[in-house]
Order: sequence, then C-alpha cells, then structure tokens
Amino acid sequence: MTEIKLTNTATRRKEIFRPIDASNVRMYVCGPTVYDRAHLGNARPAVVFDVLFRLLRHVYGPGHVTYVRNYTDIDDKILARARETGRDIGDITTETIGWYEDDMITGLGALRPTHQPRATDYVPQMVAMIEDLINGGYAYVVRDQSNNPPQAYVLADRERLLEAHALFEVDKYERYGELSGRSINDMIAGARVEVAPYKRNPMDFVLWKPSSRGEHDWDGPVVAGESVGRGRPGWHIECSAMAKALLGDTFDIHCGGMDLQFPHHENEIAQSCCANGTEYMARYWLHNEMLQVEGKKMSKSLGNFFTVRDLLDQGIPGEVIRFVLLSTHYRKPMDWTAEKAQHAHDTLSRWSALVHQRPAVMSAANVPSPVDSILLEHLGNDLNTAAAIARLHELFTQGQRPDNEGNQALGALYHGLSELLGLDLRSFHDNTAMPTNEQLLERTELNARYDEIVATQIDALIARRTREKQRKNYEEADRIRKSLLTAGVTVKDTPDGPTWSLSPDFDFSRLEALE
RNA sequence: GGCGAGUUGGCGGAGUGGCUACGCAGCGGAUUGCAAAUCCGUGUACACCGGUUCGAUUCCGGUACUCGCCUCCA
Repeated sequence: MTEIKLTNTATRRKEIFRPIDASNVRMYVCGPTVYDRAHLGNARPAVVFDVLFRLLRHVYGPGHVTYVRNYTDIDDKILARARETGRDIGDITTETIGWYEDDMITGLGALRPTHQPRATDYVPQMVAMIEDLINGGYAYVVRDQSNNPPQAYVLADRERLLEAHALFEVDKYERYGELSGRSINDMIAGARVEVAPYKRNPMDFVLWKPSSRGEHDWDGPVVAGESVGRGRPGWHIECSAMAKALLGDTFDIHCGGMDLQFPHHENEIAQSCCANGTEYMARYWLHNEMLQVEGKKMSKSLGNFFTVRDLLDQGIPGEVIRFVLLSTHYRKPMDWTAEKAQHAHDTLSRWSALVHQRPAVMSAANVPSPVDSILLEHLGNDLNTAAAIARLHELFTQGQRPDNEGNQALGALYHGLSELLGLDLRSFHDNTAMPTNEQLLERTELNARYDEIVATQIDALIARRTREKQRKNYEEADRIRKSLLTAGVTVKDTPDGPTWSLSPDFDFSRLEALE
C-alpha cells in the first residue's frame, strides 16, 4: 500500500498518515461563505485537497473515503448582501452555491465531496453543542448591557440588545492556542480584538449571538430551562457541528487555508474537544498557503482579485487554472501570473496532442491501469504535485517513442493525470494564446464576437494555403503563412491538419492589410 | 507588539549532508520541402556571515530582505 505522508500543522512535522478506520477515512475542508463568486484564492484549497481526496480514494478505495466540505450560508456578509439587494437570503445562497459548483466541479474538475452540508441545515446540532458546552462549564451566557450601542442599532433593536450571547471561555480549555502556537497572553498583548466589556477574557469567542433584526434567526440554546433567546450561531461552531454530525466526534484530516489556522481552527478544536470530551478533533491538520496575483496579495478588501469565473469566461481553460494551482506545492505561497497560465497551456497542448495521436492510448483510456509508482510516491509525499508534474514530463518524453513502451509511458501519463491530478487530456482542446492580464481585464462580450469574425478570416486564409500546398505551390503557401505570422498568427501543420494560435501582440488590422 | 513562513541557475519550481530534479527560455546539433512539434547535447544555482562535519545548498546559530497571520477573508 502506498505510504502517504502529510505535514501536520498540529505537530509541525511531516508524519506518516495512519487512518483511524481504514474502511472509512474521513476528511473535512472548510468551504466557502456563499455570498459571491469564488475567487482564485478559494480555488486553491478546493483543487489541492481534491487531489488529496483522489489520492486517498486511490489508496483506500473510492468507497472508503468520506469528504465533507461545508457551505457557510449564514453570515454577516450574506445578511449585508441581502440588505443591499433586497433579495431573499435563501435565493442568494442557493444561487451562489450553484456558481461555486459550476466553477469548482465543472470548471476546475474537482470531484464532488461526499457531503456538502449547508450550515443552516445543522442549526439544531449547533444549538445542542452549545448547550453541552454551557452545561459542561466551558461556555457562559451574558447579556450585553453596554451603554453605547452601535449606531447601526435602531430603537426597535434595543430589546434585542438585551438578548444574550453565548461565549466560549478560552481559559477553560488549557490547550487553547496549541494548534497555532500562541499563548493566550501573547494574543491579548498584541490583539486588535474588539473590546467587549461582557467578555471574561478578551479572547473569548461567540457561539451564539442575537440577531439585530429579528429576522433569519433560530431558537437559541436552552440552559436550565431558560432560553438564551433567538439568534444565530457563531461562525466557528458551524464547522464543529457539521463535522460531528457527518464525520463523528473525531476524524482523520481537517484542511483549510493558513489564514483559518487562527482563530477559526483553534476555536473549532476547543469547541469540539470540550463538547465531545475527546483528546483531539482531527488527527492531521493541513493548511495551504495563500495565493497572490502578479506578486500582490489578493484580498477582497484590496479589490485586486479575479474570480474563477472571470478566468474561465475569458478563455483560460479550467485545466490550465488547475495545472497552475498544482504546479506549486500547497504549503508554499504561490503567485498567479499570466505567464504561468501560458506555460501551463503550452504543456497541456503538447501532452494532449500526443495522446490524441496515439490510437492505442486513446482506446485504452477507459480501461483502468496501474498508476505510475513514481508519480504516486510524489503525491504520497505530502502532496508534492510539483514533483508529480515533473514525473509526467518524463513520461511524456518516454512517450515520444512510437513503440509499445512509448504507449505505456503515455498511458501512465494519461491515467496519472486524469485519476490523481484531475486533468483529462481528452477534454482539453485549446489552441489560442492565453490572455495577458490587461486582456483579461479589458475583454468584453464585444471582443468575443470580434474574435469570431477574425477566426473565420484566418480559417479562410489557412484553407487557401492548404490548397496551394496540395498543388505543391509552396511559394504561395509560405507567403500566406508568413503573412499570417506578421499579423501574429502562428500556423502549425499537424497530422490532423493545420492549426493556428495567436500571439499576445496579434493585430487584426495587420491581418486585413494582407488581403 | 506577538506568532509563523520563505530567500534555489535568465524565469518558474522540486529536492538532497557528497551523486543530472524537472519545465520554459537560450545556445549547438539531428530530423522534417521550409517552419512548428519532436529528439540529442549544453548551464560548476542554492541570500549573507559564522559554526558542526572528511565534506553543507541541505544541519545549528546569527544578519539582511520578502511575505503571511493576529481583523471578514482560502
């Protein structure tokens, strides 16, 4: 059996993965808050941990891995969006979830997780967990009686202000801070947390909070026969409750972005361990590093981000996005650049062209075959997707041989790529240059229509050249190709006929001048 | 202020206490009517300063720089 090693944030070491129950390996990934399109940074964990899911399925069997990725569908940002647009919250979240699945599953080729729970479907479980925490002495209920309520509150909300918060008391969990390597004292020293006079410790975090509008709320926890009041769950308890409901009190692997390590994951551990009475929540904690765009941090507040849909709409195939995301190890910061997209595109084009040329490989594509052991070894080594891709390059070189050995190498390339990295070369067809960042930003629907007209004219010219070639009139054929090249159109002859691609400096007006 | 990560050849990007990563680009050659693709060959890279060692890019310590988290964020 392939050995899988994973870098465990909890121990800061690379460890050999040993499942709690090999017949049901359980993993949880913190999913998106569904109020808007997923951006490129959201795609990184979705793609990287999809590879982990594929690897676990390969090693333990597809029926023996349970993968949960949640949807946070109740949150301040969603409420704000509903208020801004006047739309129903359920409409917004349902639509956004549809987008997410279009982008990640259809667009980027991620497998559908076993369960994709919506937080709002698990509120009773959250309430029960909060009750356990309060009854166990790990959490407390306070009423916010501060004299200066935020301006946002209107008179009608005054009553709500007296509704209670349920807070987790971090001092009651001695291992608080262990995952992120912080002590509570350190955190307080440099914390920029809101000063909330009703907190026993500034680091205490909310489990249940009153709704400011009395809408979209639920019956709260009941302690000693008395209700805490209507409201909604805090963000952290959502994941604890969903993980418990679908994976059990403890499970194998918990994944998410580095930025969630603290406070989100720290809080999840505190809640789950205290409520469930367990030593640990998950055995292995995996965190992916952040993604930047052209050397700058991508963040919503800076407004410099691309959504996955932007890239897909503007001519970058999902396979290219996925390839770029996997070409850097998940624990390293990675920079998204247009140049990388171009390189990824060129590589996939070459691989796919060769695979398409081999009937033997194509006809065997649907037949299961052993995955290349070196490839598997790289992936088992803490998801070293970059090394795995290097191995695929080697298989590609071997695959150039026109004999059976070449076919086998190519078959290994094909199968490894499709099964473990999630990239199917058969569906990859693209011959255009990747857009530059400027083009990405400027392209519009109008441009797309314009491109179509250009394509028609280029096709016509190439057809002319083909005719001239057939008449062995090479001079004329070369003249046409050279002219196209001047305009930024590169023509290549392949066994299946000529294809063309545009260079970034393609200029339609120069093409017209040739006519 | 607290916590943490990183710095590899022109670029991207793995990895290792001594042995070619890999890809792109470049250069030389082969092949193809010419191109493209492909093939072969080709680069004494590991931020800096110390230490450990027979030997360090790889381990330890320090310096510099970059970045992230601590606040909704993957």
